[in-house]
This record gives sequence, C-alpha cells and structure tokens, in this order.
Amino acid sequence: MEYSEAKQRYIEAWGSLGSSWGVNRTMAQIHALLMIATMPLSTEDIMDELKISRGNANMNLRALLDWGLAKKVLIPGERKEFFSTDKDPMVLAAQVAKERKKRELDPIIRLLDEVSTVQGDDEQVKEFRKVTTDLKGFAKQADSVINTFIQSNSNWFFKILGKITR
Amino acid sequence: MEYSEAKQRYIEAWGSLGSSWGVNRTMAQIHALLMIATMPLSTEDIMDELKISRGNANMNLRALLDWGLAKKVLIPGERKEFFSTDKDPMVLAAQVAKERKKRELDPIIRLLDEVSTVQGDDEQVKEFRKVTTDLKGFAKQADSVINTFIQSNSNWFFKILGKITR
DNA sequence: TTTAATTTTCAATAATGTTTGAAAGTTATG
DNA sequence: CATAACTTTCAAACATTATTGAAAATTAAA
Repeated sequence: MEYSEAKQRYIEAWGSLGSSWGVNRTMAQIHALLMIATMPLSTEDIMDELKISRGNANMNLRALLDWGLAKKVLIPGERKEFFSTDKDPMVLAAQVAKERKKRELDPIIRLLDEVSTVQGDDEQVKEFRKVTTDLKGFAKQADSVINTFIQSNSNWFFKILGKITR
Repeated sequence: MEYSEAKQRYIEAWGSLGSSWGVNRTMAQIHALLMIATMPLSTEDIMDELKISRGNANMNLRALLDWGLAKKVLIPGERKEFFSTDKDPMVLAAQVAKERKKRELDPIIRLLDEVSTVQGDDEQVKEFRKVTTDLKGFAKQADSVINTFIQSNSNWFFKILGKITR
C-alpha cells in the first residue's frame, strides 16, 4: 500500500472512531495527524493536510489542548505556534479516560446520589431506589478503576490484566 | 425529593449520558424508563411517558433490541408487544462493551493491520509504521480485556479489579 | 510606535442527526 | 375472509452541531 493512501485511511478511521468517543471528527483527525508527524505541526500545516479552514483548525487545536491531548511547542526563531502530541497509546488512553470521567461519570454519580434518596414505600419508588442505588454502586466501582488507571503512568494496568485474561 | 422529580432528572441524565456513549438520547431515555419500570412497558406507555411520537418510539425500541439492551415480552391475553430490560448494571455494561467492540474496535484493528504494512524507509513512513503498530498492539490488548469482560457474566471482573485497586 | 504576522472570534451557512405523523404493512380475531 | 389492532416505514420538518471566512484582537519585530 502507498504511504499516502495508508495515511489517508488511517486519518479517516481515527476521525470516525473519535466521533464515537466524545471527541469530534476534526479534532480526532488533527490528533491523528499529530500522532504520525515526525515534527511539530503549525496551524497551517494542519489546514493544508486536512483541507479545513483556519477557524476550524484553531478551534479544534484549542479543544485538543483543553483535553490535554496536544501541547504547544515553541520553535526557536519561529513566530508561529507549533503543536505536538504524546505518542504513547497508554498515555493517550489515560488522558481520554480522565477527561470523560470528569465530564460524564462524576456528574452521573452526583445525580444518582441525590435521586436515590427519594422517599416513599410504594412499589414504584422502591424499585426506583433499588435501581439507582445499584447503578450508583456500579458507577463508583468504575470510578475507582479509572482513578487507578489514570494515576498509573506506566503499563502496569495492562500487565496485570494480561495475566488475568490470559 | 419527590418521586416524579427524581424520575425526571434521572431520565434526563441518562439521556445525555447516552448521547456521549454512542447511543442516541431517546434510545437512552427509553432504556432509563425500562430500568425503573416494575413491569414490562408497551410502546404507548413509552410514548406517553416521554412525550414522543409513535415512529420515534418504535425506531428506538428496535435499536435497543438490536443492541441487546431490551427484549420483547409477550403478555398472555395481550395483543400488544411489551418490552423490558435486564436491570443488572454489569450485564448492561457487558452488552454495551460487546456492541461497541464490534462496531468500533474490531474495524480499527483491521484497518491498523492493513496500514501498518506500508512499505518504504524514509523518516515519515518509518514513523507511520511505528505509530500504527503501537496503536495496533494497544488495541489488541484492549480487545482481549473486553473479550474477557464480556464472557464473564458475573462480577468476577470487578472483584479482581477491586483487589488490585484497593 | 507602526507595521506585519499570527491567532481568535463569531455570525452566517452548511452538514448531519432526530423526530414527526400519516400512510402502508402486518397480524390476530371473529 | 373481513375487520380491527397493532407495528413499521419514510419523506418532510425540525433541531443540533460543525465549518467557514472575514473582521477584530493580539503579539512580535522593525
């Protein structure tokens, strides 16, 4: 396969994967580009490669910085800003986990905490309390797993899982 | 808190959580409703509760069946179809993991398998090969973890993780 | 300080995704 | 078989989200 074809297919795939992971398509594509870049890229490099507008490139680069998935790189003698990303998949995964936990899991746990205290003793309310309490328990387990995962900045997580699942 | 308020907030939250999990809002809300129902619900029950059209209710119930997140229940003497869901969060999570793996992880692994074979020995191509190969390795690890998780239909997964993360 | 390079913002537009409602299709019952 | 109960489909309307491009703001160099 030609490099240019491979590259294109990879960027496209990463983009559509991103959109099912709470990261919008363009954002994921920019990230894909940074992953395979041999050196930091400027906004213009990205506009050219992905054929997107300046505004779009800028907004999504901001978002990537915000998610902790890209960082600014200052190149001596250059006026422009350049961007790069950490290329270790584990670091990437931990970063995504961290952000999504903050945006999604934490709020739902807070909500379940509240609503599971609803008072009453008829069938419906009892069931509601049971279900929301169960969900809360589950969410909290998930939370602690994710916390551990985030804190470990090496591969130990998968190393252990590897042993379990072998 | 009043039951009706708690219920409403829970359904809303579940809906917005769903949308960041690759499940559309209404689909997630229907699922939320089934979770707290004391008995199977008909399409009309759902239309009434969520104030949605028949078509919408029908489409999203289909989708839930498709994802394995709801099942038809036949009630003797009733002409209508009724629906219910498994209320164990672990079963639910395993089901979601299974579907998403099929829809997302499997295709990306296939793609990475292909593109990481790109030939050439200049800097760019070497880097591309390295990154895509690393990603593939990571994706395969994730795949095997998910497979184990899916197959275990009890709590052993979190029990073990509990020990690790304590 | 002035100028030129660069980044940011945002209203308008385009693209995508969701919902409706009514008509067509299906199935069970008398 | 005819009818009524129920389910499915789908084009059009609506809603949401993403993108553009040009003007405004910022920053660095002369």
